[in-house]
Amino acid sequence: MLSTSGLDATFAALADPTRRAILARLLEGEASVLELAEPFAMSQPAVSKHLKVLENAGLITRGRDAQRRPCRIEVEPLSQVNHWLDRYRTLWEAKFQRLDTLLEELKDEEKAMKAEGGNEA
Amino acid sequence: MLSTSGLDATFAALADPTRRAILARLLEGEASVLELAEPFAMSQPAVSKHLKVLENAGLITRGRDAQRRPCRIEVEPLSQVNHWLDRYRTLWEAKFQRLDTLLEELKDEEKAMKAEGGNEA
DNA sequence: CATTTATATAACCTTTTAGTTTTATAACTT
DNA sequence: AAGTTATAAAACTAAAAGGTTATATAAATG
Repeated sequence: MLSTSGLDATFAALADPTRRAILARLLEGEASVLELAEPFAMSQPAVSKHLKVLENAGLITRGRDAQRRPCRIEVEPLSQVNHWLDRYRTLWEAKFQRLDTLLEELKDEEKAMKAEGGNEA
Repeated sequence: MLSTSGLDATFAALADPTRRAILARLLEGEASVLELAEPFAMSQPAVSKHLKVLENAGLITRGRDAQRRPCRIEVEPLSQVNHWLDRYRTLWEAKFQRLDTLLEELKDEEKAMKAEGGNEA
């Protein structure tokens, strides 16, 4: 594991669909290991391992409720991903801007065409 | 590699610091493989492999300029990561909101303290 | 056409990842 | 104290990741 920057661990943890599904589930509230394991066609230890990966990345923390170890989502690493994305944000905003402009132009063209057609009929 | 959802490939690609550094470099404009390799203490084939991972994730595309294969950043996968984050965005916004409130309260307390001290002197 | 320059591919090695089954631990229940 | 429930740890396996060196390809240049 040995992750240099926290982002290494965070992105690696998020690269697995099982782990992303677990995070999505935790958005609805705390859940035990068995509850989290239920939707998946894999053994309980496998899920425990996924949870450890998420925990090591700081994406979840675990409490104690009798035998259960309820997991809860932690937001900090996700916030860091969001912050990392900032550098690139202008890129897709520019793209959407260009797309908007293009659509605007198409609409204008269509309008012009209709007007022309109407006159000629 | 074999990535189900595009996010699998994207997050996996972003999990490596070398690859994130390459993307950051490409933010300044197109670059050849050798130019991209230059800052790193690793062989040219190693960098070529990283580029292939980025390319497979759709994070870069490559053109042709004589022998050079200039790489350029592609924004779509990053935009998808941003979109994926939307689900979680409220979480850290709520956290920052709580922090703001707390700081506000602290400031008020401080003000009250000063006022009290002034009256008693 | 031989050489150089830029990049990709092949073959290999080591470490990590993601899963398995089996076993241990921890806490509650009877 | 014995049994049950929830979770973790151990030992193993197969595949993938990330690197290496050596070699091949593609395009320009002398």
